[in-house]
Amino acid sequence: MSRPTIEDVARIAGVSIATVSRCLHMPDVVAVKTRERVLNAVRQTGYNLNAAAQSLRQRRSNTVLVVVPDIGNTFFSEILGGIEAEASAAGLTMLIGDTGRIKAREDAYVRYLLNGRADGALLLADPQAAWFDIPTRNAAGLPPIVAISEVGPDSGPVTVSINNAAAAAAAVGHLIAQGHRRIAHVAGPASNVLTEQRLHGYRRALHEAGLTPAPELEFPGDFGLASGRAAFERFQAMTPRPSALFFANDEMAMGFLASAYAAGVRVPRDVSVVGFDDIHFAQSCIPALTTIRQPRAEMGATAMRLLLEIIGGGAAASVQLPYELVIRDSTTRA
Amino acid sequence: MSRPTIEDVARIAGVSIATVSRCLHMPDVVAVKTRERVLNAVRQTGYNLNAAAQSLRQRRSNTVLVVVPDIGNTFFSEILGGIEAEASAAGLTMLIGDTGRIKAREDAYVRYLLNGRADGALLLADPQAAWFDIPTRNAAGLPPIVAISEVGPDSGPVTVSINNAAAAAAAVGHLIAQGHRRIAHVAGPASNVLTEQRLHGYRRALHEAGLTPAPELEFPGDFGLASGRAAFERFQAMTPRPSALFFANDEMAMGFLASAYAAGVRVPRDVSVVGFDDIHFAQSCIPALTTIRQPRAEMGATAMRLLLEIIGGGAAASVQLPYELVIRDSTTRA
DNA sequence: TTGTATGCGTTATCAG
DNA sequence: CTGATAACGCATACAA
Repeated sequence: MSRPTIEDVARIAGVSIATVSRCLHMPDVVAVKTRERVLNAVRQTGYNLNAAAQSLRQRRSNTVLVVVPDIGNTFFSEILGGIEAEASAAGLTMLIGDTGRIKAREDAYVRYLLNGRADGALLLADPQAAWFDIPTRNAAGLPPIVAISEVGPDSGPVTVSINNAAAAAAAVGHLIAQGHRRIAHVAGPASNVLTEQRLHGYRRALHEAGLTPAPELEFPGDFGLASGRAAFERFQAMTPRPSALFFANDEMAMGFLASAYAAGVRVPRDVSVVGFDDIHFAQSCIPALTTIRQPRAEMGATAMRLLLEIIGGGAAASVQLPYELVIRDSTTRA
Repeated sequence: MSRPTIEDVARIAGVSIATVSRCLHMPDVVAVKTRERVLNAVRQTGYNLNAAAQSLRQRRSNTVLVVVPDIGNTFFSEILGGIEAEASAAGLTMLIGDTGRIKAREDAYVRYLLNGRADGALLLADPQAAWFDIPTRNAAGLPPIVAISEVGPDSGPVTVSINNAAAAAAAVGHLIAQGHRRIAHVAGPASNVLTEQRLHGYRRALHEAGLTPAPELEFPGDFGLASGRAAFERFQAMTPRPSALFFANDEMAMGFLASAYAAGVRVPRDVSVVGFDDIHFAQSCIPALTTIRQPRAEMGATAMRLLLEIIGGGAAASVQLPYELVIRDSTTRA
């Protein structure tokens, strides 16, 4: 038994397929009596529209693809919430593709978009080269893309982000204002745009305070719990120790907190800690984490609006949204 | 300028569209020279297959839909990893739909599947009524579904899960073995299948140890951080206090830990804590959380395999996988 | 090894 | 208000 088609419905209702289609899309244009007959036939057959046929005919899929580098990173979920809200308001279905930062998977989603399965894409990561071939404008009839959060200075597409360097500088500035002078930075993975921008902000804040950035105060990291723990080992082996650390993200800060606690090093009494992102668990860290909050839902919503604008044939320019320094219990006067 | 079609490519290469199609799908059946001409034309035009047309013709989409109740819950990410691995090995693209536990959104994904945009679906939640209309078997040509993790006793579809009641009993059994007698349970949201099953296991373990479950030891919760904090308030107000708590998930346990720390109540010295799920951050809690680990990647992979089996026209039966009690630092002798 | 022709299930145009 | 009918872009059976 195969799927019922519009023709099956038409036959049973005793009308033409055109009428069935109209019943489904412009009900008020068809006579009440006919409509009823048709809808009954629909129920009776268990008919469902064939999306492939519809897409082929209408030349659009009513779908947006959201490409995420790592779905396990809680940072993304609120962004997704913002996107979903706007998308469904516009009658689009939001689908998520998880690349796991693996090139082959990323390519699969590029192809997905190129094949016309989505009307546009939102990238929650710095777009790899593969995406760059896709023009921002509707030129060549290709689906447009908008990038969120991790964007370089000259990313091709329209982007939505915060000023990462300024935010990092604000975080470090907070530590400096509290009297800290020996401040370390645990960076993100090399070659990541965010890593660069936040490192840059860290250095700038030191400079502006008349402090000299020292290589030994710049710890390597990869945004994972483990590199936070590694940072603690390195911290503990130093003399003199930094009196504060600024982490390029919250997860690493959490790894540090766990190791510090286990080793009897108290935060913030012995050392102050600042994270970045304000992920869900930042509020329930021990101690609650001082961090930079990005307006995640708003970023997602804004990006989706820009994408819709472009899909609709309009133009759209990149947007930078405000961040916020959230002061909790992990920082204190030096 | 519209998307180039297979016809454009054919014209430029000076061949028929059939040959172009063959070049793309069965390259070795076409003469090397012709193939080269065609591939050049493809590059020159920037041609991409139209997925809608292909789907329509082939009657399948090469896509699996994974429906998640809450993408922000880190519990799901590893499951997704397991699914993705199997899916891409089978040449399918995995797409994620996030319902946010909202009915309208869930319906949207049901429709998505019914419309033939995916060849099958994996549900990471107890299927709502809407899904039940979809037969497990390929009857009526409807895409099959497999449910993971949150499944009731008589869920219609094929399922993959652990024995939640037994796992909960094991967790509580561990506390009992350590000499705890007054053990509280913080439950999940009402009407959730997991809530029921874990509560049931908790009670059973008490019974088996000759202890009597008491209503005042069964705290309400909703799987969120806040209800963990609320549980602490309730805990602190009790006399006598429980000497241990078993939480229906890790996130609530983490909320409790944060509140306890802030109030100077030490874990596990003053009270033992056990969670459920072994989410990513459980290892970096303070103290590291004793919990139940579900074989998440394996669950995802297994479910995907079952789904492929069913899509392929085969039969498949539900599977129950082993769990593991992970003992860390949040529990100790009473 | 290549070309021709048919149909996949819809929507939209145009008559009636 | 309703019905015929022509695309939409591709894969494949059949011919050559």
